[in-house]
Amino acid sequence: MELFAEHGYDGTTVAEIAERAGLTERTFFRHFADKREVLFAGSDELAERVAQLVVDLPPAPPLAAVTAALSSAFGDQLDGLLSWARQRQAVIAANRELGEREVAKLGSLTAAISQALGRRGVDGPTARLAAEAGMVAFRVAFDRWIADDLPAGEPLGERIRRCAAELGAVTAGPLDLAQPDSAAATATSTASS
Amino acid sequence: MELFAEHGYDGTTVAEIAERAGLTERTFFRHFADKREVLFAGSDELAERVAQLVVDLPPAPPLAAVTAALSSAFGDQLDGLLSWARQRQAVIAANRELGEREVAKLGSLTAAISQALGRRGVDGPTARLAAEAGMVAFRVAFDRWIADDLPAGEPLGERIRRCAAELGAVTAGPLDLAQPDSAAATATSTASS
DNA sequence: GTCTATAGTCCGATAGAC
DNA sequence: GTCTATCGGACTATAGAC
Repeated sequence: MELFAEHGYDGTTVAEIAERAGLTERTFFRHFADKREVLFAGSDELAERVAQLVVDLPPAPPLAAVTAALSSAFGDQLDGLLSWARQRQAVIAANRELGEREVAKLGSLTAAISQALGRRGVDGPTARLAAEAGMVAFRVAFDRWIADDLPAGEPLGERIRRCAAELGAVTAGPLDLAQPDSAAATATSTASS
Repeated sequence: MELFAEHGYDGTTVAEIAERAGLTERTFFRHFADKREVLFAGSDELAERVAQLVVDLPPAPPLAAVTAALSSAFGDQLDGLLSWARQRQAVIAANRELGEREVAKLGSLTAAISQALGRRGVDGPTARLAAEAGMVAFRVAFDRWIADDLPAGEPLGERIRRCAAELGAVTAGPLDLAQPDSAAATATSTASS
């Protein structure tokens, strides 16, 4: 993080990171599969922990279990680390490959949660949708938490629950248009080359 | 796609792709920012098209507009290209970097949809959540469409609407646990090292 | 089109811990 | 003896600079 803050991610070579840590470049690659991974150390273990929380929770609707597990795993750990989280997010946002790695990690977490719901007896399709819905709430809540200018705003756990509630409101409405895509659909109904 | 099917993505060099196309390696990088992009050509234009559809639709609830636009843009174009889509997804699924690029592209599409909803007068937070919700429905529907063994199953557009409806059901329930994370939260309530 | 740097892999060698 | 962590060199492909 020191080197990234100084020269940026792209401007920092693996050799420099290794040297700062008192190691060689080759050793770095024994610990991290690629350069990006150094910013996501421990994410697999965290996903496992969230999954375990989902499994262990008392009976509840699927989405409630997901948001409770996410709040419990991230809310308590991250509140107090706001400035560190901001710094890390700034580095990630400034680099395309890092952003891609991050969404991929979030995807793995989604899959782990879906599987954990399955172990609670939730059927496959519902588990997938509840996991995706919970992760939408988490990502939106996290982004708001990072973006807030307030030094000590609403804690992350509260935000997650509120975002999940807002998501429920958005998905509650009817899905059919008054005149089902009359203009839009006919314009593309024939196969284009 | 021919070369990827023969030797796999990693086993195919940019030089080979360029040669097959009658070009040089450097010219390839003039058309595509990196090797991965060759599998996502036209995705930016497609995102723009979806956004335009969202803007142009008649008045409707935000999520209904999103699913209608996605169905209209992808449903008609992709049905009939199922085997091609399966081949492409197989290549992407077999390579980590390609999977990461794909989720990143889907993230860009989500942002474009959210912005388009803003131009319909939807407020920011609701736009984001409706875009995310619609994309969850799209991704789940797409995965089911690809995975189905049936040669001619339910068309993609129908699946999207059904997944959105299922998502509404999942997010409808109460969000609080009976005993708000009594066991799970207390175990991690103190700051861990 | 040429040149170059960096990421990442494969080979093997060494040394300490148990 | 086995496991694991370190290191070194040679090598290729991606990708950027010019």
